[in-house]
This record gives sequence, C-alpha cells and structure tokens, in this order.
Amino acid sequence: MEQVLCVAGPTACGKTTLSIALAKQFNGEVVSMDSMQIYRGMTIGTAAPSRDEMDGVPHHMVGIADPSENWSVARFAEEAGRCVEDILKRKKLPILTGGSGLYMDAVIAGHGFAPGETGSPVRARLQDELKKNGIAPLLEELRTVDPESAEKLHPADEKRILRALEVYRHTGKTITQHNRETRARPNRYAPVYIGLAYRDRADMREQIDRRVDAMLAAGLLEEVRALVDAGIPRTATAMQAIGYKELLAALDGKCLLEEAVGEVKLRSRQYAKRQLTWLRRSPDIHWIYWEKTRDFVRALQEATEILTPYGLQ
RNA sequence: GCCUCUGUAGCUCAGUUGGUAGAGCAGCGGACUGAAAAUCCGCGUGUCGUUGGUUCGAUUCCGACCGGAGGCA
Repeated sequence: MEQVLCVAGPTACGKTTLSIALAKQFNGEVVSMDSMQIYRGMTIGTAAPSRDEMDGVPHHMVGIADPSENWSVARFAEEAGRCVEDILKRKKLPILTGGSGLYMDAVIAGHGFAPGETGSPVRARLQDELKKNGIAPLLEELRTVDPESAEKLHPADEKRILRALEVYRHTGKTITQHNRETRARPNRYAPVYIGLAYRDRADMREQIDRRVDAMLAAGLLEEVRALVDAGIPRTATAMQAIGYKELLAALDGKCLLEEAVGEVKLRSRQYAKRQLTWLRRSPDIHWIYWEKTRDFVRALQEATEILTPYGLQ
C-alpha cells in the first residue's frame, strides 16, 4: 500500500508552513484537506496559502471551486483522491494537509459514500416532512428500518436522522449496514500522521486572535463584500465558513464590526477545540507541540526524525 | 454632603417569605461516514462586596464600611 504523509491539527497551528517545508525536503506535493479552501476568492478568511507562501511547491484542492457550488465530503474525497493518484504516479510524495478531519479520513479510506446529495429530491422530501411534522415521525420511521442507528442518534440530531433515512430511501439498505461494510474494507493509503498543536490552550487562543486581526488587516471584509457582490447566495455552503458568515452580519448592519470580529475569534477557537476532539481519538498521530510560540526549524527537525523510521527521507 | 437603586459563577442576570443558590453565554469534555469552518450531546466551575449584630442557623433581616449607577444639592 502506498504511503502518504498527513499534517493535521487545529486551526492556526502552522500546518501550511510545515507542510511546505516538508514538501521541499521530501520531494512532495501538498493536497489540501480543507472543506473551505476549495472555494475561489476566499483566500484571506480560510488562510489558504498564497503563491508566495507555496514557494514553488505544487498545491492541490485549493481555490478549485466556485463559491456558489455546494461541495460535500464525497465530492471532495473523489477529487482529492485523483490528485493523490496523480502525485504518486509521478513518484512524488502526497502530503495531505488540513483541518477537516472527516475529509482527510475519507481520502485515506477511499471508500466512497452512500448515495444522496444536497438538493436531491429525496433529501428535499425529507426536509419537507421534517418541516411539516417535526422530527418524531421520522425518528419513528428510522426506528422501524434501522433500529441500531435510531438508538445511537440523539433525537435532536436532525441532520443525521435525515441522512440515515436518506440512505435507506435511496438504496433500501441502512446506513448502519453501509458503514459496517465500508469500515471493514482496508484503507486505500497508508498514512503517516504528524499533528501540530499548542501545549497550552491559552497560547493557541492568542495565536487565533492574532491571526483573525491579521486577516482583517489583510482585507477580509473586502473579500466578503466581493463574494456578496458576485451574487454568492447567503445560503451557500461557502458562506458558512468562519469569518464570512459573521462579517456578513456586520455588512448587513445586524451588528457592529468589532462585535463580528469578536464572534469570528470565538467561533474559531470553538472550531479548534472540535478539531482537537476529532484528532484525539486517533492513536497514530505523532504530535509536535508548540511551547508558547511556533518554531518551525525545530518542528521540521522533529518531523524528520519522526518520518525516518517510515522510510521517508 | 444627602437620598434612591445596586453588588450572587469568567460575563449578563435570576433567586432564596432565614435552612449555604441557578439560567443564558463563555469555558471544559464528548460525538461525528454526501452541509463537517457544519451539526449534535453532556458537565456548574461560587468567601452570594466586607464586617459587626439578631438568630439554633444569615447569601437572605438590621447597622456600619467599601465599590458602582442615578437623583438632589
């Protein structure tokens, strides 16, 4: 099985910088594992690497989609999988870098997802039923066809209840069944994980705050305005990105700019916490911890030591 | 200076006709298989401003003091 290098970690922890250094040292190319960096015209708010930062290292899955398109994990994994294949074919090392844990897992597993998509008739129908009758009848329906998942899901978790029913209505097979089958299949790639994180939560918070301020100074507000002017609907998936939905509220006059900025910082650190929760369950990550500040020279050195036993050098 | 209001969790505030207190937000933890920067779940972390008094018992009642807001001068 072919090896890929993964750089994971919560937001604002230096994944981009480290992965570019690693790409240079190991003859690699970066494949972004980020649900929002795929959208064009959102470079400031998603902290997507600029040409300058890339420093000649080829990057994939960044700025490849129009913000009015609604992408999903499934579509992303398919496309990113192609990039990885292409890199391997050219005898280079794929470096999977990004903070969307589910996306990274999906690319490594390479299994595909059960059918269904945003805006499909089946999903629209389900949402309609939810709106009309509430979640209770739908949860009841799920209980009769897939008691296991009905048991596992919290009654308030409407999104997943709908999804479970969607899979069943599409295929006649339960999502429990589907998940069991895909989990049993071997992964498509052999990942080597490097995780970046701050030792101290307070230091991470400071870095996040600094970065949000830097984003504003770099013109985040103008970037958001440009998306609005381009006619991107407020309901677009891209507009759910942190930094965008909050500043949009300020542009709409629903709050002050400084309140919106505070909200961006808050949502960012809550996001970082969720990312850590996701990553903590994986025992295979080799963590590199920042003490107070980010020292990339030391991190690159540590990473190199971590990777040597895997035959990467 | 006098009068009125006010001081309870990190923040905004509820409450206890006297039996040491609880919401929202924040925070912390968890989940996650086609919206994932999304979505969902769990957890109260406290010298009840300080200090005397009354009382079996005071965060609650009374006094003084300290801080804050407003009014009158």
